[in-house]
Amino acid sequence: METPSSTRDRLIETARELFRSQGYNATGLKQVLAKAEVNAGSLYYFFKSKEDLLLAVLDRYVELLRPAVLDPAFEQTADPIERVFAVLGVYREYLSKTGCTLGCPIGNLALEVDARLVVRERIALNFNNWCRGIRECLDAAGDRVPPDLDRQALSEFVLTVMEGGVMQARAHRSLEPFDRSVAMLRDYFNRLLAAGPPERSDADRAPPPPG
Amino acid sequence: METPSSTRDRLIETARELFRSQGYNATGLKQVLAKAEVNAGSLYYFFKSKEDLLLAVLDRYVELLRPAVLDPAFEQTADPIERVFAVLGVYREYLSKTGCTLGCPIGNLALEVDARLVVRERIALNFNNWCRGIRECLDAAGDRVPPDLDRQALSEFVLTVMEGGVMQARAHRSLEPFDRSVAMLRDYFNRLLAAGPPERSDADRAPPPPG
DNA sequence: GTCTATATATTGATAGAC
DNA sequence: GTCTATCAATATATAGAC
Repeated sequence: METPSSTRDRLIETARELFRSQGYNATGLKQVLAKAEVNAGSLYYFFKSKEDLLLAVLDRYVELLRPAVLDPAFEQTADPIERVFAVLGVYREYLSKTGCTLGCPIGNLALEVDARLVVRERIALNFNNWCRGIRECLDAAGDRVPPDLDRQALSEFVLTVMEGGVMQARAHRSLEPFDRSVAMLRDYFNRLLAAGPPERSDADRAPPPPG
Repeated sequence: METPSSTRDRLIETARELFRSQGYNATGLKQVLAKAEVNAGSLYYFFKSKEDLLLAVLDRYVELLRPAVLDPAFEQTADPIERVFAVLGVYREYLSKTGCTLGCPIGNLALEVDARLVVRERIALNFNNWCRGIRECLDAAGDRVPPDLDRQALSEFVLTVMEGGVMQARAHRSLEPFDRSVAMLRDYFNRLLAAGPPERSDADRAPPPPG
């Protein structure tokens, strides 16, 4: 067990940023090394290959899901259903802040580095954890969600809409396709869920959801 | 205006296949040349750069939309709404035939070669034409589609579900995430559309969601 | 239009001193 | 753990004969 190395972290963070903005294959290790101010020898001390570095980046995304995606979304509202759409709002922010150039980094990698088994498993893990976060919201919504509704399928559907919406937003360099798709999902939720208001407990005293 | 060159076509088709299965950046021109049995000099006689070849590939996809996607789907059924799902069935076939390794080639490129303006425009054109094909179905459905419903948004939503479903199917190497997302979309359509006579077809392979 | 040969840069990765 | 030097392979692209 090595003591945490700031050099290793710098490599992962730099690679994460470059893979996200340029893609995996379009990013050379030379560029990673220059930006991280690390020598080639050090990189291969920590990672046995470029793919190994990618695996570390994907592990980092697993770690970041809660603090960087779910927590910021969940603190916006206590209503479980609104939380689902707050998660989608996080990705809207990504798009908005970057002029619709950056979307979901996992989605990029999912379509680009399809080949190797280990990598794909790590991508699937990221998707699974993301869906689990959504499913927790659906479970927390209690009887507002029809008991016979497939929560797993619905949480995957939320991911589907996010990824598909992000893709079109980037292709058109416009938030509108994303917003329209999310609005459709919202409409579906409205038709799907019991119209009753959420049960409010004393611990559940958050500002009401917008809209 | 040059007379149609089989060499040029061979380059485009070979690049199309390799870009689709390996990605744009992961495919070297050397590999394209070897597979197409063409010399480098010939490639640069027809195309001024690798990106120029990509543009030709994207133009080819524009040409292929009707004959390779819409027509085969539309000939499966005359019902306009069933045709929408038949289009999704075409992509399910792509996934199924390739063990969930190949999905939508435009989606791959949309997330990978995000950079250059001309390329992005060509990708957006492919998406627009695809959505137009869906919108024609919605229009053909007449008063089964509520008149105040945004058909543009709904056609984009169908693309969203296709791309998001394909992405998860490839990540998990399983048709199930795709099927579940399409089933959700079907359920949404059922709730959305006037309860007309949508004859069920064999195109529906996945079990319908509860509700 | 096709061919060979080549230019230049960068790729991922390694060796071995410190 | 870090450094420099370097490997062999490949990248995209070009020149010029045929």
